[in-house]
Amino acid sequence: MSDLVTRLRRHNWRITPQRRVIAETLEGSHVHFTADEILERAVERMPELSRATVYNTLNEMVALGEVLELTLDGRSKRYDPNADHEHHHLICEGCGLMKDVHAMADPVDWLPGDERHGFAVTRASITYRGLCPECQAAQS
Amino acid sequence: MSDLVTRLRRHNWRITPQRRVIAETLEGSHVHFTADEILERAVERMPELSRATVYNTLNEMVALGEVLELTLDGRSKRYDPNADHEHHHLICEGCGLMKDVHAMADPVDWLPGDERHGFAVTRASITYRGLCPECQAAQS
DNA sequence: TCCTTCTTTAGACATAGTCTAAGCTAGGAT
DNA sequence: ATCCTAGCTTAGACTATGTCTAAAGAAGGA
Ligand SMILES: [Mn+2]
Ligand SMILES: [Mn+2]
Ligand SMILES: [Zn+2]
Ligand SMILES: [Zn+2]
Repeated sequence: MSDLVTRLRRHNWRITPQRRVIAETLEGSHVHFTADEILERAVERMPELSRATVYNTLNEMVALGEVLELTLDGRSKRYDPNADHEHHHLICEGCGLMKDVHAMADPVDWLPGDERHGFAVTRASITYRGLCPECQAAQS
Repeated sequence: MSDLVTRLRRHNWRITPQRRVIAETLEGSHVHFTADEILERAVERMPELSRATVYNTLNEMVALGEVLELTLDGRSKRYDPNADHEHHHLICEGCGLMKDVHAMADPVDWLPGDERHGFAVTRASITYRGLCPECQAAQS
């Protein structure tokens, strides 16, 4: 897996100290952080880092196509550094736990031509929902 | 199509004049309105209707399972009265146009057991993205 | 060094949604 | 019919998330 900073550099995008800290914070963990969670953690390494820079940087990384923006609930957006590996998400309706998953088929292939309304369909993402093991146990 | 008010009544849910106007506004159109779009239109029939009641009522209809809450972008939630017909959504990345679509298979079946992380997976929704005919024309 | 461009920053602003406290309504009990 | 209670509605304050602005701060080429 070519790391995020390397991928970003290919876009002739200046890797400032702030941008490096943000990218490394984003990639360092395997969860899907919100902007404020990234700020919270990045600030431990760079105390003067501002909220505006975190938002600006995340938006730029999304525009470059190197980070995915997930809007799975109506709360904060979440950022996913794993943009170079096609995958979907499985979310627990009890506690919000989120897992990356891989489906056996490309959902675009399962959309018949007469359901496309003339669109040029380029991609599809699946959101699976259910209960995680702990929330199942808590419920019964 | 058993209408939304009828479905709501089955839950022993009081159909007040406000709730009726909101439900009928939601169902009357085939687009997916935001809360404020519903307020805007419902107020034409009931000028004293408040924003809080629109939000309260939509949340209750979602909790009853009779309306779907869609969070497809990071902006406002959208509400879909068509909760009794399984379907997915196709969105134009140019203009935001949204269409209901029906896939040929249930995506839950495409998720292998070893990708379920012990979850009890209950449902899945697909978001298709692409360009609508008009945005394709505008681009070329 | 000087100049230009890009980046960062604090804080103001915008928007979407929730909460609160008070008043209102509907319907059952008397 | 009147009273009572539970639930509903309301305006507006409040919260959370994200964007914008204007000024100051790098960076790098001439
Ligand atoms: Mn992911
Ligand atoms: Mn729909
Ligand atoms: Zn859970
Ligand atoms: Zn379009």
